Amino acid sequence: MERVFTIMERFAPDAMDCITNRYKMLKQIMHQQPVGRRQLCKVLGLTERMVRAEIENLKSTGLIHATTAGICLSPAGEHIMNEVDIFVPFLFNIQSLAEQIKNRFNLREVILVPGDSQSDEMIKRDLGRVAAAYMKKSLFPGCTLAVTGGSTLAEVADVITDGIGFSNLMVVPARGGLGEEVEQQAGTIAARIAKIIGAQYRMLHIPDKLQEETAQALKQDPYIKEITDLIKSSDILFHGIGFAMEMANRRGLTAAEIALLQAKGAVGEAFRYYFDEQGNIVYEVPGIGLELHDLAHIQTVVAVAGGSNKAPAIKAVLNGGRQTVLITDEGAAQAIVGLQD
Amino acid sequence: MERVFTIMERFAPDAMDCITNRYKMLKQIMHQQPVGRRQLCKVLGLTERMVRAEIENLKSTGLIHATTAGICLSPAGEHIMNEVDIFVPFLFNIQSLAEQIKNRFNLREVILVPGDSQSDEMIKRDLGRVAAAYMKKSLFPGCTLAVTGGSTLAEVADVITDGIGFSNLMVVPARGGLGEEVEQQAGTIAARIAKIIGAQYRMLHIPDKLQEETAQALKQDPYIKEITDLIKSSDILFHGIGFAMEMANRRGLTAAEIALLQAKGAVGEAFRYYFDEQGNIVYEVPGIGLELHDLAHIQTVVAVAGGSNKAPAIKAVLNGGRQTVLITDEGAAQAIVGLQD
DNA sequence: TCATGTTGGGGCAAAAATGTCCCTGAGGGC
DNA sequence: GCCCTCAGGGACATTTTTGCCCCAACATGA
Repeated sequence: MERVFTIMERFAPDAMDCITNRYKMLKQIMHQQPVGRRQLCKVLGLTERMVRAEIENLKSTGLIHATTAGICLSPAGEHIMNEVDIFVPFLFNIQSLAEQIKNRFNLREVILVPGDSQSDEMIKRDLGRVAAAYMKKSLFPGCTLAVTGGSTLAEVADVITDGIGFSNLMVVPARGGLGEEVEQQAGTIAARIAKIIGAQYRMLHIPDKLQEETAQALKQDPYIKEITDLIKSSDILFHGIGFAMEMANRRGLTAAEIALLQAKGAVGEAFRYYFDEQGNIVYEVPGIGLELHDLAHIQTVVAVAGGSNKAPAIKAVLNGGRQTVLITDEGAAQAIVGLQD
Repeated sequence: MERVFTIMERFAPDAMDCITNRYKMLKQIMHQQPVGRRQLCKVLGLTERMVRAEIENLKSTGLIHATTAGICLSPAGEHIMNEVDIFVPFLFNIQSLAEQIKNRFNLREVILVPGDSQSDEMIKRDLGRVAAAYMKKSLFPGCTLAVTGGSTLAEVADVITDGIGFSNLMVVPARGGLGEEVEQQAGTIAARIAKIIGAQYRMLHIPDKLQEETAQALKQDPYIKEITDLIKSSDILFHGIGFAMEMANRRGLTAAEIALLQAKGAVGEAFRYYFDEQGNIVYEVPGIGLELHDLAHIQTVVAVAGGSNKAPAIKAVLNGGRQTVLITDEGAAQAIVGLQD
């Protein structure tokens, strides 16, 4: 039963939106009838015309009934609401999950893909698709988009399609990002996305892990400075989230560094910063590119990560409070709210 | 499970249409991939643009994949079709029912309301609403609409709403139709409908059951002739269907007549004609108004009747083959196909 | 009784969708 | 090699939907 809605959500999300909208509206009417159109707009966060269109629709099917005092449920409407209420919990657990997470971490938006990428590879694809769609929606003429590396962002690059409509875009890697498979390096991903959406791009072929002095020296180089300035002035950042230890190993941190991370309780990693459970930054990999204080100037910081197993890492990074948007899957979301604080 | 779709169909028919359309399309693609857009139009009976919009939609969600050879299902599309196929029989049994009945009785259109008006009073209301919507859709400027009496048509008059957009319409009773509650007389219903949709109307205050000689005499009257001519030139007829014996009793037929009906195996009644199981007319109540041979000139003859108990009567009348459209409920439809020939 | 706030509905320009063409190019039969 | 058919995608007029503001009517409370 629950499964039906999960499948439906993937099969025809628009139809499900239509159903949930209608339900919300009828429920609202049921609760505060007789109620006016504008009231409903405010409560439901829809435009007046949308509400109006829906009202006309419902009126023609006889579920509601408009009087001069406002809109009321007709007997048929009440009857059907009783029936729909039977399976509505299944319909809404996803949406309410998103709401919970949004409020808890003070995010501008939370997008949930039904399913769990841990157990179903298809969901990972879905996540990428949804993130790609959101990415395209976020772009605006003249903007600069920064991306990190990682398998999730690589997935986004795999599934993104062209068709933006304007072309003065720039895609950059958030940081250097060598040191892993070339397919998953930030620069490679930036380039792939840029090519598909018809944007310019810059790469930064610098190892991400540097000695502090080397980094300082490189930062003086005019060419590198130009690119880092560009990166630091990004308007949008899309980043993945990883487990601290896993990333530390993959990036070849020294035993001393890893010991430090463990001592400080690092759980999550994002854009080369390591976060403990409370969201404190316990370690930063020296390098060139986006730095933490730059994030404050970026309008849209989107974290993309899924899978119920990744929940602790996602939660740790979210606790850091640098994101405005989270795109994840139902499994991860459920696990995140399930973790005690 | 099945119940969910039945409820959904009543709650958000548009969303369900969207889902079924999408399913049909994906199924078609699956079967004859790679397939072209225009092919799909022909097979699915949709306009090119609709198919195209849907294709763009599916492409953006990554369920299909367009090549120069045509459209193919993507792996994700195949995957989801396998999942959807699990519950699709539930989704389509209504539609396939409608299809069956349409073909069997050679009708132009069959509209099914989910549910059974016998067991749920609400469905009767739904049936009326759907019939009312169809009625409004069928009207055209300058047309004449004929209606019969009966509780079903009374229901239609109850739920019809205004908003036709043109006003040179005429509504007439198909036949006289005194002899039952005034609320359910054809003339009353014609008048009510006319008033709501802003049409003109004529009534025919003549007992429906007449001696043959009296009827002949009345037919000569100029005023009555004018009205009957109008009735006979109707463009659209909406009629109910009743059980032969029940109607015979209600209309006060004589014991001899009733005996005749029984002897001839009358089952169904519509517009004062009595039909046996095979659809043969076994009796005609003499009267004034629409006669059988007039039906041939009427473009749209719509039978409206619901409830699984009424199935034998509906089937009998449909076997007569005078209808172009049937509006009924799922219960009746199921019972009709269940009856052996 | 009257002022005030809210209702549904009307109207209208802007935006989106739809219906209908056409075009180029790939592939298949001859 | 050539033609012919069918593919997807582009273009554009037309219709429908949307966003937004206004209005008379009704309800409500003073």
